[in-house]
Formats: sequence, C-alpha cells, structure tokens
Amino acid sequence: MATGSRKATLHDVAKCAHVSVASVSNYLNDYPYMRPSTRERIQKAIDELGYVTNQQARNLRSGRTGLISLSLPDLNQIYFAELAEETIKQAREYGYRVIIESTGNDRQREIDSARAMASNMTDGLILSPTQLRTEDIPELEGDYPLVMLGERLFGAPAPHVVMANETAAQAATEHLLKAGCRTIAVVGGTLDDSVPSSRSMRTKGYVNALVDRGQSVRSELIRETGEWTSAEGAQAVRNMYAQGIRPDGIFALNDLLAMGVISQLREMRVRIPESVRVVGFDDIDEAKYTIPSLTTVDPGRATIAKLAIESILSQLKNGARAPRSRIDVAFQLKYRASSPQV
Amino acid sequence: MATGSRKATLHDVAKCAHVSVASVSNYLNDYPYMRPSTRERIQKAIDELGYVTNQQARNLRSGRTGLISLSLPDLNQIYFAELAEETIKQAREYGYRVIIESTGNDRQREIDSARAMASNMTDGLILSPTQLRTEDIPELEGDYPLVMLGERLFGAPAPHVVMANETAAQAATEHLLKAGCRTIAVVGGTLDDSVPSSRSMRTKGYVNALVDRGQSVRSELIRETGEWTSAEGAQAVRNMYAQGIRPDGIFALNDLLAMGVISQLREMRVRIPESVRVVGFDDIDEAKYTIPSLTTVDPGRATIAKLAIESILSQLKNGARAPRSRIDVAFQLKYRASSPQV
DNA sequence: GTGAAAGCGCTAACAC
DNA sequence: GTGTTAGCGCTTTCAC
Repeated sequence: MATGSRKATLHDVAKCAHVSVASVSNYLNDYPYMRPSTRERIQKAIDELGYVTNQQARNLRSGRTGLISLSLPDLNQIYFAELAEETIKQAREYGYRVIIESTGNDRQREIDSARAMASNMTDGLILSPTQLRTEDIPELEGDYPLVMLGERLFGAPAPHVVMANETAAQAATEHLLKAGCRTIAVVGGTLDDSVPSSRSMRTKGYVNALVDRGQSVRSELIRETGEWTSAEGAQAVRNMYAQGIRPDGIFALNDLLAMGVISQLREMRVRIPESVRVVGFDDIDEAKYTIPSLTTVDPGRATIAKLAIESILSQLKNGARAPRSRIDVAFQLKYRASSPQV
Repeated sequence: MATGSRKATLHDVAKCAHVSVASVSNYLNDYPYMRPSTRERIQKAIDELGYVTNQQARNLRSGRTGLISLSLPDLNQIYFAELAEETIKQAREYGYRVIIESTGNDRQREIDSARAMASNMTDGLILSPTQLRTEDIPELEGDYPLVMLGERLFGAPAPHVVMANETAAQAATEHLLKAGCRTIAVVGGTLDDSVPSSRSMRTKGYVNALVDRGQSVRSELIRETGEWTSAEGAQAVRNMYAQGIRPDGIFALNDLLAMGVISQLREMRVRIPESVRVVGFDDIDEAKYTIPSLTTVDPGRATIAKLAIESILSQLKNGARAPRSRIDVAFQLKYRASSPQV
C-alpha cells in the first residue's frame, strides 16, 4: 500500500500498470478474456497504490447501490429488532447492506420512507407500516422494488409478505384445546376488528378454534390490554382472578404478555402447565429462557426476511416492480415447558 | 408531476425552465442571489416534471453520502437494539441515515466493517467491537470519521465513547449500601479481569463500593453466570439460596438477569424490596414493566448515540479523523420499586 | 444574476 | 485481448 497522498483511482492504476482503464475495470469485474500477465500487472498496481474502488462512482454508473431500506416502526420492540437482525443477515448473503428507518409509528415518516426511494439512494424498500391509510397507497406507486410487511395496506401495489396471524393463533388455541383446556383466556385480545391488526387477527384465530370445536366464545375470557408489555400481561391475570375467573389455558398474543402472565401465575402459586397452560406468540429470544420456558408461535421471522430480500432482488433483476400479491409465511408452534405437546 | 417516461434530470428541468443547469443547481442549494422570477420558473418546472435529485450523482460529486455505518454485535440483544434506535434517531436530526452492520461477535466481520469504509460508501463508522484485538488496531487506521464504542480497543486511533460501567456499578452498589443492605450479591459478576468487559468493569465497581465502606468482598456473593439471560438470573438466585446464602441486596449486571432474579424471588415469596432490594443495569424498556418495577442504571444510551453521531459529523466537517480520546458518558440511577431511593 | 464547461470515478459500447 | 471514448447527474469555478 502506497503512502497515498490522495486516493488512487482506476486511472492511476491503469497508468501504473501500463494498461487502459477499461482493462482495469474489466479485471475488477472478472472479465474472463484477459492475458494472465496483464492480470498480474494490474493486481500488482492495485496493491502498490492501495487502490479501492469508489462505490459512489460505481453506483452512479450502474444505477445500483447495494443498499436496501428497511422501514420499521420501532427497534425497541423486540420483534422488530429481531426481524431487522434477520433481514440484515439475509441481505448480507446476497452482498447487500441495509439502511434501517425507524418510523416511530409516525404516518408522515412512513410516507417519507417511500418518498425517499425516488432519490435512488437504495435499491429497494421493505416497508412495515402501522399508520398508513388506504388513501396513502398512491405514495407507494413507483417502479422501484418494494415489499410490504405487516397487516396493513393489502391494497398496495407490491408483494406483501404476511405472517399467518390468524391460522397460527388458531393452531395455538387448538393445541390448548387438544391438551384438554376448556377455559382458555386470550390475553391482549379484542373483539374489535374494525382495524386489521395483529391483535384482531390473532383474536380471530382464537375464536375460530373455539367455534370449530363447538365451544362458545366467552367475552370475559378475552382480556384486552394496553401496550403489549409483561406488566400488562401480569395485570390481566390479576384482574381475571380477582373476578373469579379461573382459566386452565392462557393464550397471550405476544411473548412479552406471556412473560407477565407466567410471572404472575408463578407468584400466585399456580402451576404451569399442570393447572394452567400458557402459550405466547412471536418466539422472541427470551421465550427460551422464561421459567418455565414458553411454548409459543414462531411466525417465521427468518422466512419473512428471506422472502422479502429475495423479492426485492428479483424485482431488481427484472427491472420492474412486482405486481400486488400476497405471500403467506408458514408458522411453527414451538413446544416448550409452559405447554408441552400432547 | 409529469407522465415521466424516464426520470427527469437537472438538465431537463433547466431546459423546461429556460435556464442553465447551474441555476437549477443553485436554486436547489438555496443560492441566495437569484431573481425571484427565475426561482419561480424553476420551481414550476420541477413540479411539472416531478423532478427529484439523484442522490448518487450528488454523492459522487460531493464525496458525501449522508450515510453513517453502525456496526454492532447483535440486534437481538436488547441493549444494542435500543442503542441502534437512538442512533438512528440522532442521525435523523442531522439529516443522516444509518446502515446497520450486525457482526454476530465475529472478528472478521468486525474487521470487514472497518475495511468497507475504504470504499466511500458511508461518511463515517461507529464501531462497537467485541472480538477485535490489539493487533487489529492497524485495520482502523484511516482518515474517515470513526467513533469507537464499548470496552475494547481503547488504543484505537479515534474518539472512544464509553459508558461509566465501573462508577455506575459502584453507585448502584452504594445505593444498596446506603439503603442498609449488608449482604449484597452481584449476579453475573466475575473476579476475572484478564479481559476488559462490561462484566469485569461492573464487578469492579461493585467491589470498589464495598471496599470504600470497609466491607469485605465475599466471593460467595459474586455469582458468575453464562449468558446474561433471565433464566441465568433466576438460576443464580436458586443456587445462592440452595447454598444457604441470604442476600438483602442483589445487584444484577444487566436488566435481563435482574428480571430473572425478581421473578425467582417472587416465586420464593421473598419480598422486594422489603427483604431483598434488586438493582439492574441498562434501563431497557422492559425495566419499567417488571413487577415490581426495576431500579436500574441508565447508562446514558441516548447520550452515547448523540455524542457518537456528533463526533462523526464534526470529524466530517474538519475533514479529518479526530485523534484518540476517551469520552465518558454520565450515567443515572433510575429509582423504581425494586429498590426505592433512600 | 446567470451560463458554459470541466470534471467526480466508474462502466459499457465499440473499435482495433 | 486491449484501448478509446462517451457519458451516469450533479456541483462548482469562472466568465460575462
């Protein structure tokens, strides 16, 4: 490596190796038809000058950046942090890097994520909105690669990768039913389905499972909560018991709620799973470490990330936005100690 | 917005507005000396053509990208996810976006993060390594803006923003002492300080506090753990009690451990804080929601992110890497129910 | 105040 | 096989 005063360019390398810039460029891009001796001279010059390709110039020329935008509500929510981690990992497999936008559940920032795509800074956008409304769909028009995530804006003009909220919740509930539970509470649930959301979809799955078994849906077993935190999960259990409700199964709509549920039940000396089975949703890392460890729904985070990245790259290859479509991701029930498989 | 066949360029706008490209460029960059009528014509043309500046071209010309790399071990670790969130937020304040590299505690990937800087893709690097060794320091030479984070590689040729692991741990322990605790266990601690780490620094702080009070350090109160998970925290408490050790204060070296500690104590009907006070470290979001809520050390995550970003930007402005330096960030004890202020 | 022109460093035709 | 050249879309002197 040279005592670089200024950064070496293709031009410098060409001069140093006594070849043309085209040859150097070819060399860098693995052009096959090239005399070995030329190759060597070029490589030597590169080493000597400590040359590194300037990505920006390459980007301008090629129209690609090797960057993908991932727009999420909030990395403080474990689910999204873990999704981001998976997405970064997947992108790296293909030589891509990820810019993360955190929108903080702000509609304008969600729109801005889309608008930023017009400036060519990244090769594609993976967007997980929570506030966008149907009227915002025009903001998503464009020819850049786009993949939608989450429960909103199914009308968006792009592929939409969705987790199986409803069927997974149904399977979780069926598991409890099959294990003999007859009084299954759903913590975090709601019967309000005016706005599609994880909350409403998962509750619907729960209801479906009961109905399929000919069981009645008891509204006192549907425990609404505010935020999905462990404190709310614990509170929900306390309230339920205070009202004399004694479930033998609890389906918490995410793992944090489930952690609160477990902690409260243990506090109350309720045995898990002997007296009450507990099932969560998301399969966050901590679910393995609760006591007892948490049976939960793995919504296929890794698959979601993989499909999203692959769709972006295939749209990029085709040079066109893929049409609106829906890609359902398989879920998996992870059986752990809080409700073993029967 | 026009029925853009192809994306409009500066050139197109210039032609449409009957001015030169220079004027359009000036307009876009808020050049003050410009006839209002010209301004208007240009703006009209921009609207008409739906022109958006091409960032890549601007980047090539200006040598800047508006991107900062943040290289972290793992977004699945809540602390890092929350740090990333803060960093993204701070960067946005200055009009910057963040590329997140997740190195998975892999030394080669940590090195790659640094090497990637040579290609001009981002304007600076915030690096939080866990595996880099002193011999890797040469990899960090360069004139690009760099900020180091964490407990390693203090010899690196760049500013190093560090949290007050030792003094914060000392303060946390002093708080317990002041509250009357006489048998304070440290969960996650270690007396091995051969490798500098959060673990060893925080333990050292704990020891300092005891020594300052003239108390002896009892090795059976230093409870080593494997990973810092809540399961390990709970296990540590069980082991301790099984050995007949009855602490009246527990300092857990991070919040996940503390959550396990709390959950196990409640299980055992030990009253918090009456019988045992519990203090954690990190102030993750969940710490507010444990039951009882967790007294913990806020290591100044927001400040760390802010200082890191600001240092990157100031290095950028100065056109040179800032010299090696150490920037200590103030911590704050967050008093909550698990150990109220005395 | 505004315009002409020279690149930033690279890639991709196309010529030889 | 290798070289020449024309830009990618923008910013920035420097004339006028």
